[in-house]
Amino acid sequence: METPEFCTEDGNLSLKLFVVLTRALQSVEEKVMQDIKGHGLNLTEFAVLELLYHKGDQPIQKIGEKVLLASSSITYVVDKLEKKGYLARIACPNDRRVTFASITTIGINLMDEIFPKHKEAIRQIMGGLNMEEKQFVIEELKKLGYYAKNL
Amino acid sequence: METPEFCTEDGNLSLKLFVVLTRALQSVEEKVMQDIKGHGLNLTEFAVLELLYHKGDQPIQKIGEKVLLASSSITYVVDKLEKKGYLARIACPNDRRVTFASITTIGINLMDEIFPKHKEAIRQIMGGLNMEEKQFVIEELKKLGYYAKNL
DNA sequence: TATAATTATCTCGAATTCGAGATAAAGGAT
DNA sequence: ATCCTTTATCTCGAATTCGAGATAATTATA
Repeated sequence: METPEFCTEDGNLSLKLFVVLTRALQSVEEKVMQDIKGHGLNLTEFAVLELLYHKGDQPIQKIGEKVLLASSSITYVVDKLEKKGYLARIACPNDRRVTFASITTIGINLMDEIFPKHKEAIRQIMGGLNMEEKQFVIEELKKLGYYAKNL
Repeated sequence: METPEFCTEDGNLSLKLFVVLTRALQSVEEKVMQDIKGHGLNLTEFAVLELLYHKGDQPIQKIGEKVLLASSSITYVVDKLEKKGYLARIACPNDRRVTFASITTIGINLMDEIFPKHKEAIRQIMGGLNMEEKQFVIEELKKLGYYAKNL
């Protein structure tokens, strides 16, 4: 099975893309984490709290689907946010298998305070590209991710 | 401190870029991991072994710098690769603080077999973009990552 | 030379994630 | 009504990563 020349080129380019993609996210994520850690949360906790803040109460399982975590991991994260007082578990009256996670007033107050800062922090972290470039990269990454996911 | 309108736009775009970047890498990484897991390694182990395979023996600390892992994590990964017989620790004769990690013949044989397959797998995973697009995204991600890292 | 600062590696415990399996409730089919 | 399948959550143990601190060797400084 011979590999044509253009495939080798494409292979090298793809390899490079994988490395660059990994490195770029690593750099970005580190800065984002610094921002969030300063508010006593980690990236996962923030993602869950942000989901409840913007989308309202969610069955625990739905959270897992949205933030791409296994159900066992969600239990862990929700436990931690509950202990910190930022969310509460609320039993579903219709379906007793289901537990809703619901952001508390304290949680809302926290997000009211930190979300605008978070958004601004990300805007600065992403400062390496102008708006047009961001728009373009977003489209390209969507294509890339969509294709890879459905392989 | 008022935030001008265009900054809000930029903020939303940046937020979206962060989400899309994260999702794209997640999709890609999952497929890459599937490929590598099939050969009895995980992503980190593969990265370390690949470094030694292509760049030769490395002081253990250098490995950490290259693959972006803490020294304690490197100890763990090197331990595992050593147990599997793919690398050996070799004391540095000049500086007795230093230990080199060196890929064994068995490790080389493994990489000879799986690296071409790995490269082809990544080429397929990255099939959502053509070569021109890949080249462009690489440049943009480099800018993005470089800027973020040096904030 | 003796001391201090630096460097490389390792040990240990905590945090985070996952997968497998347990439990319990709902829904569907006979 | 009973049994089977599906669904939602949780428990548990393993894997992986990190940070703090230990150890030991090297280098710089007084």
